Amino acid sequence: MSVLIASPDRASQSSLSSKAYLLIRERILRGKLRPGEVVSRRQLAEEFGISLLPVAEALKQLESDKLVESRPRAGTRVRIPAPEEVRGRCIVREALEAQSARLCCVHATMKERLDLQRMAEHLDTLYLRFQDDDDLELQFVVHTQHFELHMRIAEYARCPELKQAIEMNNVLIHNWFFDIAAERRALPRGFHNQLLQAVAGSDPLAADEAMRSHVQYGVAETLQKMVPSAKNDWRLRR
Amino acid sequence: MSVLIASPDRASQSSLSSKAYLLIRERILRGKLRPGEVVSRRQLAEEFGISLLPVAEALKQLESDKLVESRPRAGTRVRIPAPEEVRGRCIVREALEAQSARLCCVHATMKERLDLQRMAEHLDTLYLRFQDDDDLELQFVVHTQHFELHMRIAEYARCPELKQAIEMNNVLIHNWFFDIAAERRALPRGFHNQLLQAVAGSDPLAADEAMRSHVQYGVAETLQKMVPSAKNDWRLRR
DNA sequence: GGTCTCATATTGATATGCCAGTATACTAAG
DNA sequence: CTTAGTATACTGGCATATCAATATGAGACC
Repeated sequence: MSVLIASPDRASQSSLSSKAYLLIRERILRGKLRPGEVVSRRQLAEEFGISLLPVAEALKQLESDKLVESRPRAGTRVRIPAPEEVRGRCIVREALEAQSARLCCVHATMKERLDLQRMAEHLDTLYLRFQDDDDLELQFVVHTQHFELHMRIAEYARCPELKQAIEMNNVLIHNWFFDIAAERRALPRGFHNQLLQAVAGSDPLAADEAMRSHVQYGVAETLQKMVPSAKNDWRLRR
Repeated sequence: MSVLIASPDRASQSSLSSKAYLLIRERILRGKLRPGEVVSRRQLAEEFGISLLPVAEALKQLESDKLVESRPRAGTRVRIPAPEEVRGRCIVREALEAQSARLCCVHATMKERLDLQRMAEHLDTLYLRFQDDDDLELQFVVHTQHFELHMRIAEYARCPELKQAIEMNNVLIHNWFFDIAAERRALPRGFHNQLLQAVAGSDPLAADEAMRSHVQYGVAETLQKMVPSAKNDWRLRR
């Protein structure tokens, strides 16, 4: 899998700026570019073998995606999300994924429901396995699988706009999630299995509530672990 | 009010591309640029007295906002949303605004609740007044007031990210809303008043449900009025 | 009259060069 | 050793020029 997360609709474009956008985006999402790290247009342009302009446009897009931040004539760097912003993103995520669960509960076929339940069971066994392991690569795999389960639910909700909104929102908490996943406490047994019992059921309201609990789980304590770094005032300075 | 809807965070920027972005965006939202109308980078650049590059960057942003669409070496035009896409946007809107209603129900102060109820009553009287009137300017005022009521609820929900998501999503159905508002049937008496009775109440779940009904009201029939134009295949052609 | 061909004007995409402002390393004074 | 001042390298923003692909119209042909 070369591209971690498919971009909204830019994959079909073949312009240089689109390619640069995808390349830089994947570097950030893969953690190859850490939050707070500065990115240079000229360095990237030379590295990709293209001009400055496509790189500049790509960075502008990433800035509107809230993945990087730049100040005029000062530089561009990977954005460090503030704790209160992550809290806000989780609230938005709760709203979108609860709706996704409702619609999936209504529109998914029987085969798709079985598919989801199978994925959930697989995920739960994965969580059990790496409970006392600190293999970073396995962490990444589990995290990706978790992401894919949620996106599959959104897929079966039969609403492309909702799916895209969920995807864009979740990308913004991806870095943070990846960072603190290692010190996350063990999940309850059958955590995702329980969720999908509701989502694959017949009651949309129950699916809504189950997804809300699932998304909210562990948000509060992990937010406390996010100490606001002093470097965050970079964008505030004149 | 010069700017119809405040842009996410681009208002603070003072670059030429940001100014062009805001200018073009307002023209679209005000209806000065109709859906389907072609926009020329060179014409806009000459009109604003700037170079092509800032205009091109602004149009790229608007394209990622889904407000315009462009094909390489063919042109750029104001996007015509497909009916199924509007349906999807309404689903996303339902999810976000239901969450907004929940949080407003929990976090709003007593003064803010009274403020919202006053706005709702004012809006209901406005709807009554123009029931048998076809003044376009009044239509626009009512539409703007309606928009502001929803944004005020989001404001009192105490979650900037949620408010911003609602704003961005609602912009995408703005044009469509403005177009068919004229032929919309009369609303039930005290339509918004009822909504705010729930939102200003003490039960978040009731507020959630009330907002869902409010958003869904009249969507189905208005979607039927949207005949898919043959011009919509513009972006599909090779 | 209808259809096809082709030349031309126009479009978006990109490259290049320059500018004003900022960060930073270096220097010198305390 | 610390700190204030300064020079230089580097940054992002913008203007101009050019390119390849497309739309569009006139004209030729059936």
